[in-house]
Formats: sequence, structure tokens, C-alpha cells
Amino acid sequence: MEKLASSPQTTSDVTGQRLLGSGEREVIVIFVELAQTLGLPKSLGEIYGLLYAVPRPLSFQSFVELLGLSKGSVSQGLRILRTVGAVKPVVVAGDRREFFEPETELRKLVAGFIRENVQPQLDRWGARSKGLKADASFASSAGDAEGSKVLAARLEKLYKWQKRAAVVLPTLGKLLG
Amino acid sequence: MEKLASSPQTTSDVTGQRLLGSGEREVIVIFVELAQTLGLPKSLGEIYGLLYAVPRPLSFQSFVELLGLSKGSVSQGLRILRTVGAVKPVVVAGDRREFFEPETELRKLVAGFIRENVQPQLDRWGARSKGLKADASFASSAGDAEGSKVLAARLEKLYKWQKRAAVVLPTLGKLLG
DNA sequence: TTCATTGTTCATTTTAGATTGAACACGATG
DNA sequence: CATCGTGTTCAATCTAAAATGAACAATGAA
Repeated sequence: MEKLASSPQTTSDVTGQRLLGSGEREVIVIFVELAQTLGLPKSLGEIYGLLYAVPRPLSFQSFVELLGLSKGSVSQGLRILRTVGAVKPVVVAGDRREFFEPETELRKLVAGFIRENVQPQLDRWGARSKGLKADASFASSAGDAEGSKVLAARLEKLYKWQKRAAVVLPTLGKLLG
Repeated sequence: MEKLASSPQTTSDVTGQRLLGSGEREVIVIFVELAQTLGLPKSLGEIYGLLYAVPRPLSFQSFVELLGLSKGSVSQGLRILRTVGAVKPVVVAGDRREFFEPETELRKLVAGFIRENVQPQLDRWGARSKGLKADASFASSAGDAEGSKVLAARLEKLYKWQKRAAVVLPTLGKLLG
């Protein structure tokens, strides 16, 4: 983006990396690391990080130029960030392009992440562990009374973990925000 | 393992997969999925899952044979599980091999995961965001009073997120267990 | 209509990191 | 001693998922 390119500490570069000042890059690194520990693609962290580091709306094209990512990556990355609610579309008068701002309320960010990434997993977990409780004891413990008891207790525990997680995790955002 | 192989629902197989009954496989699937959403290697989920599904201590060799994993994977997998505290070594009288049992207290499992995987990340995050606060406003917002204010507020928020997370996450285990 | 701009889709390529397997260390056993 | 059983290490390989880039709408302007 021209506006950024005019800032003192930046110079032009084929990769686009040098268009960013060291402060912006540092913020981006934080979110890239965060994304990776959450099991999300690095590019998501770069996109959100850039948006977080720049205190005004950015266009789709900005991400491509400043981060040196392909249009495809930016398109997919923004789609995910939108569905998670980490990024909000903004309209800029007299410009047909889409602009974006970051959601900066931790509560909402966590809630979106849980809804999209954790809840589906919890649901499958619930279905599976429920089925297992019904199944009770299986092959490897057949004819072993003590083993069967231990196994039944473990399956019960597994089911309880899932139920507890389904209650606690969705409220995590409130604790953190 | 011979003991398992003697159970009704199991038959021999080159891959070792058919040595497990459907119940065991189902439990393993749960932990494999869990491992993957936590960003851990699938093999960790297989190893812990097998241990959880079988109500008695298992030897190193059992994992290789029943899961069809290489010795290398099992060795590394068990090492990680031990440092996290998800797996406990057990001595079996008259057998020089190592045996293992699963830790089944969710509180301890979560605590171990946080200590090994989350805390280091939080520490780096803390160092970085602290440095940024000091740096205050950087290039892209130079000469933009409003932008500088917004940016400063965001950096402050970033720092607070980290501090809050460092307090809340380590207690997560207590809420879940 | 034609051309330019913005953004999406998806088959291919690339890459990070998980897995393997062969070499090795260490004890126990004969 | 030699040999077997048990487990670790680490360079090489493999693979799942991320990133690319070219083709394709869709919208608007000339």
C-alpha cells in the first residue's frame, strides 16, 4: 500500500516483506506463533497480525502486497477469519474494494475459535464416548472381572470429561476477556 | 501381544491393526482426534488411546506390535507422554521390560499439557508484548495522532491478554477435573 | 460491448514436521 | 566372551496440510 510505503522505515521489495516496519513485523510474529500453537495456518496469524498492527482498515490487496502472500491464501485466510469473527468487513466510502478491521475483544475471539474449532470436536467426542459406555466391556477384558471393572470406570470417566469440557470451554472466553 | 491375540475378536495381521478389537480401536480414534485438535502427533493419540483402552500395564513392545508403529515413533511418543505426565512407568515383577499405565486424572493431564506446550508460548508472548509496549508507536502510524492512540491501546490490550492468560490457563485443569 | 479491477476456486506444488529404520548403547543371560 | 532382548537416537523419507497461481466469476467503467 502506498500509504504505508511512504512511512520512513520502509522500502520497496519484491517479496513485500520490507514494506513493513520492525514494529509491525514484531506484532505479526506474535500472532503467527499464536496461530501455530492453536494449530492454525501461519498465514492466518500473518493476516490478523498485520491488521492488528495497523490502526486503520486494510484492503484485500494490502495483505497480498505487504505480506507477500498469494491472492489465494489471502482469500482463504480472510474467509476463515470472518467465520471465526476475528475480522470485520468495513465499507470505505467511494471505494468498491472490501476493507477489514480486527475484532479486538478477546472474549469474542475465543468464543469464535471454540465455536468453529472445538465444539465440533466435542460433539464427535460425545457421540463416540456415549456409544462406548453402552458397549460396556469389550474383547481385551473378556473373562477378566477386575479388568472389566477398570475399563468400565475409564469409559465412564471419558464420558464425564466430555460433558465437563462442553460446559467449561464455551465459558472460557468470559474468564479470559 | 499374546494375551490380546488370544481374545475372541482378534486375529493376526502383518500390520498389527487387526490385533485390536473394535472397542479398543474406537477408544484410540477418540484420542487420535483429540491429539490432532491439540496439535499433537497422531501417534501420541494412538499410544495413549491404546493404553487407556486396555485395563492393565502395557510394554514398549506392545505398542509396536498392536499399533504397527516403528520403535522410533513409540520411543519418542512415550518420552513426550512421560514428560507431560500422561503416562506412568510401572515395574512388573520378574520382567525387565518397562511397562506403562495411563494417568487418568484430567486435572493432571491438562496441567501437564499446559506446562509443556502452553506456558513456554505464553512466556515468549509476554516478553515480546512487553517490548512492544515500550516501543510505543511505530512507523506506520507516525504523524497520525489518532492512529497512534489506537495502536497504543491495542498493544496495551495485547499485553493484558497475555497476563490474563498466564493466570487463567494454569487453573484450567481445576475447572475441568 | 470490451476492458480493467476485485476477489474466489481448486488442481498442483511446496513444505513442515511426523514417521521410519538402521546404527547404536546398555544389560542380562548363557 | 558372544548373543539376545530392550530401548534410544537421528538422518532420511514420507505425508498431510498449507501455499500457490492460473482460470474463472462478478461488477463496474469507458
